[in-house]
This record gives sequence, C-alpha cells and structure tokens, in this order.
Amino acid sequence: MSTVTRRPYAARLPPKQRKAQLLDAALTLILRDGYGGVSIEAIAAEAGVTRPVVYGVYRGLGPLLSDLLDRQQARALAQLFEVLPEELWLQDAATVFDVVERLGRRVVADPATWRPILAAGPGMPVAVWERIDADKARLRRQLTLILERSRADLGLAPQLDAEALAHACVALAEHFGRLLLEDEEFGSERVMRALRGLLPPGRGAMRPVPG
Amino acid sequence: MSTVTRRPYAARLPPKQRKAQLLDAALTLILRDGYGGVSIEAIAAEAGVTRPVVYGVYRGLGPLLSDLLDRQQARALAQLFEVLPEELWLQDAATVFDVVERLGRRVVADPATWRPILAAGPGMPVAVWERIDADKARLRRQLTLILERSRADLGLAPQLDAEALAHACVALAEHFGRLLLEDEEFGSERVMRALRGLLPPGRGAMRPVPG
DNA sequence: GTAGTTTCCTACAGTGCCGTAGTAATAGCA
DNA sequence: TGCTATTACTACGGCACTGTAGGAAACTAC
Repeated sequence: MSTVTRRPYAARLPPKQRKAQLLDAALTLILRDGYGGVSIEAIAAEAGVTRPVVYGVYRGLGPLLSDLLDRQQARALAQLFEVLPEELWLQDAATVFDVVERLGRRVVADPATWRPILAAGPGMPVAVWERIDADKARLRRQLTLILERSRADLGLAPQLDAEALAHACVALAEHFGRLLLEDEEFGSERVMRALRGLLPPGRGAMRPVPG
Repeated sequence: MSTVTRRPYAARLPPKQRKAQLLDAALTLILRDGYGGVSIEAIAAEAGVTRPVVYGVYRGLGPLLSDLLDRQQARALAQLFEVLPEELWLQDAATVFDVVERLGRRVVADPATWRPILAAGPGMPVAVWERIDADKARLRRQLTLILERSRADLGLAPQLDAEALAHACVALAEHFGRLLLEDEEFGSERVMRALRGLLPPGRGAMRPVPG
C-alpha cells in the first residue's frame, strides 16, 4: 500500500500557451530576483510545472531567453521608435524636451518592460546583455541621423560630433530611466524637473528658442 | 607498482604572498573572461594551485572578492579624488574640461584598474556591483558639493538641481570611460575632441568664459 | 467505454562547483 | 642528517542545476 504522493497535474496547455506562460514566469523571476535567479529549474517552478515540460517546448534556457528577448525587445523598441521615429525633426529645444518627457512617461508606465532592460544590474546573462547592447547601438544610429538633420535648428556647432552626442544622450536616457524606476529619492516629477533644468537652455550647444 | 601520478607541488608561499597572488589571479580572470568566469575553482587553477589552498587563506569567494575590491577600490578612488579633491573649485569651463581630460588620461593609463569597474558587462557578482554602486554614490555626493560651490562661477541657474547634474556627470563619465577602454572606433583623441565639443560652451547651463 | 494522442510527471545519469577531512611533501632548523 | 612546522594535495560528500527516458494521467473522438 505504498501511496507515493504524486504531484498534482498542472493544467494541460497547448505548446503555444505554455510558451507564453513560461516567458511570463521568466519575466516574473527577473523582476523579482534579478537575472541571477533565472534557470530552467526556477522557471518551471515559477510556472508550477516540472522541468521536462519546459524542455517540451524549448530546447534549453538559451532559446527560451532568446524568445523572451524577442518579445520584450519588440515591446521596448515599439515604444522607443514611436517617440523617436526615423523622420523625427528636432526643430527646437521645446521639441527635445517633449521627446524626453514622453520617453520618461513610457518608462514609468511600463516598468515590467523597462526594468529588465534599464536596471540591468548584476547577473545578467551574456546573451541578454549583447542583445540590449546591439539595440542601444541601433538607437544611437537613429539618434545620430536625427541630430544631424536637426543640427542647424538646435544650434549645434558644425564641428560637433553628432555620434558622440548620441552616445551621451543614450547614456543619460539609460541612467535617468533607471533612476525613474529604482530610486525612491528621485521621483518622476523631480527627474523631469531636473531634466527640464538641464536641458532646454542647458543641454548640448543649444541656443534658446527664438521668440 | 601503482605510480599514481601526483600533481607537482606548487611553490610554497606564506599566506600574505599567497593572498596577493590569488587576488592577481582573480583580476586576470576578470580581465580575460569577464566576471562570469570567476570561481574558487578558476582562481585556484589560474594561480596553479588547488582549491584547498584558496580556502587556506580565504573563507570563500565572497571574502576573496571583497579583498580584491578593497585593493582595486583604493587604487581607483585614489586616482579619482586626486583629480576631484573635496575642495575643488570649478572656476570656469576651462577648469571643467581640464578635470575631464585628466580623468580620461587616468583611465587609459591604468586599464587594469578601470576595466573591471567601467566595463561592468554581464555576470558581475552582486557584491561587486553593490560596492561599485556605493562608490558612485560617494562620488556623486562629492561632485554635488563641488558643483554647488562652483554654481555661480559656472553660471548654473539657481534653481538647477545640482544632485541631478552630478548624476548626469557620473553617468557620462562612466559611459565615455567605457568607450575609451572598449571601443576601437572611439579612440581616446576622438572621445576627448567630442567632449571638448560637448562641454565648454555646451555642457550644463554654462556661460562662456568671459574674456 | 475504449483507443489514441497529447501532455505531464518521476527517476536517473551527468556536470561543475563548493567545502572539508585526512594525508603527503617541503623547507627550515637543530 | 633527521625533526617539526608549514604548506600543499587527494579524495570525498553535497548541492544545484541540466537533459533525457520511460511511464502515468488526462483529454478527445469514436
């Protein structure tokens, strides 16, 4: 009479839904424990399922994370390029600030997307880091073009290195984005106020808006 | 006749020298493979020694890294606060640029110290990250004081958030420092030229130096 | 209700690293 | 030359995770 207590069956799901659920579980883990706590084991546990179930739909942790990255990347880039479309024209300092403000709003409105990207912190797997790094490079290229186009209107000196400025902008965006998400001392209103102070008559070689 | 091949004895060292050697080995690993490859196992191997030797002088990986951090932190902070002493007075834009240039020179002159700090990348242990984060906070505090003191001379608007500006400066310093060390496209002369373009008449709400 | 399919679980072998107990080699000194 | 302290090595048990093989449950359709 050996009633070996068997684990109760988890809900049966078709592969597609199971995949989505596993990605959600992985994201939850990342948000709660950081990247360090991510493993097949942990993801399975978080989803209330055993490891073989994970191997049933993903060949391993790499492919799973890659899939998660695809999803998160799509979400993040959509928000980003909505605010920074290729044909964007920064006609004056007010426009610049508007862009910054809208970016900030996206970040605080959707922390589940942005925290794993901005609050990189320690323990991030190499693959993830490389992916994010490539996206930052892409963003910089786009921003460089935008800045070149808006150079005259923003009063940027002709010899100014637009690519370097793009580097600076992305680095600052990343840092202040992180501040928005992580720092309790810097609430979003303070960050925005500070940026307003740093930016229009201050940021870059920007001349005050005439009129 | 069982000649079980025994590992040749490594040179015998007193604890103090052994410690130094292990720290060097750990640093080498970090520089070569990134933080991801750091473990007692790997450090011992890098030093040509077995694990128990490591446990003989350190209670574990944590204490070892902590000790390494002490050493590296001292080196880094010494360079940093030499350029940014507490009583520093940023009397004009030229002084600002001078500080930036000197910082850049330190970084490229001592990559072994700065790469593990700036080129954080993935896989960094939490303890290391927290330590570096705390140091950045300390740097920001000091910079905030310096900026407050120099506020009038730099023509910073009275309502400008000096702490936020310090955040921006440290983030930029970090990013361009990394660029100096890692990016082959951005050689040190280009980074410096770009910073010169971004800074004096551009950075912050800085008025051009009169005269 | 029974056969077939899908989905899940248990169980095991394998790997890499940790930490420690016990033993062997070396170096310095009598 | 031998004795002793110091320092190193071997060998083991343990943990957490990985992947996979094989069996059990649950749905589906007839």
